[in-house]
Amino acid sequence: MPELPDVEVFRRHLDATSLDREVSRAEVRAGGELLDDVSASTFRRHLQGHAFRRTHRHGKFLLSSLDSGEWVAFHFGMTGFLRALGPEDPEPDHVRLAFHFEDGGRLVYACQRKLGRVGLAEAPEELARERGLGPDALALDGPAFLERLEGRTGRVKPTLMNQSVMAGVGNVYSDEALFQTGLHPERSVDELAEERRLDLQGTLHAVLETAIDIEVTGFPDDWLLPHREEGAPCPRCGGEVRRLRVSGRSAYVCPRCQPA
DNA sequence: CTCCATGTTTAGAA
DNA sequence: CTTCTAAACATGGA
Repeated sequence: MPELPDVEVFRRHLDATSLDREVSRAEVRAGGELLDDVSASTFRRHLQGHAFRRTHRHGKFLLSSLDSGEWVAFHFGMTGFLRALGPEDPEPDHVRLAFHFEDGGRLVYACQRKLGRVGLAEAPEELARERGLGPDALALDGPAFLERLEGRTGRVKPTLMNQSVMAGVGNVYSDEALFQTGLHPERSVDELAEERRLDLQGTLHAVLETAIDIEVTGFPDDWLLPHREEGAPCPRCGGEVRRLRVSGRSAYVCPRCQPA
């Protein structure tokens, strides 16, 4: 479920399990659709005999430096995830990459739908520049958030999800932040007063932090997320949750808590 | 069979 | 230039 909080949880998992262990073999099981701008042999050559050194996250990208000097950049599409396995652990379905360690354990990258991409990068800043990513959403404080929204005229939900405005917010967490701020997703950014924008920033920040703290499981029952379904009762007012189409995606709202 | 799903990219319209 | 829409990409679950 990879938006910013999910990717941050993957990053911590990689840190806790896979740093400074020599990759004895890098297995590329997928065809050309997975590796981004790098051949399987080049990718293997940069990984094999090397180790993950330190990780960084920018938006929905997870990067790790290697002692070969390169960085690996993981993007998870809609269904990707990373998991470290012990020698005896069963493998999940749809494994596309496996980084084998000498003790028989391995770090696997799995992706059911083939929308994820993995590649090499010079550095995190370089990747962000190439991809045109805005600052990481969690790195924005109030004034920086205002600066990113300055002059924008689009609707608030697509703006939050625009990776060049800020990186990391997707469909689910934009819905959650807007719900908790009491903002309708189709409100135009330019009609929001400064206090409203700051409120949104504070709420978004808290939502992302909380989701990471609970490792994206067991969400508070007064959040929209566990009730993100057409006709479900709103956890705050008891009204009915509705599904709208906003920029081609489903947006869930409580019309009473989030007036248009 | 139909519709839906946490993402990105592209083309074209306004 | 910005913004919006639709379609495409792959696959599986309801």
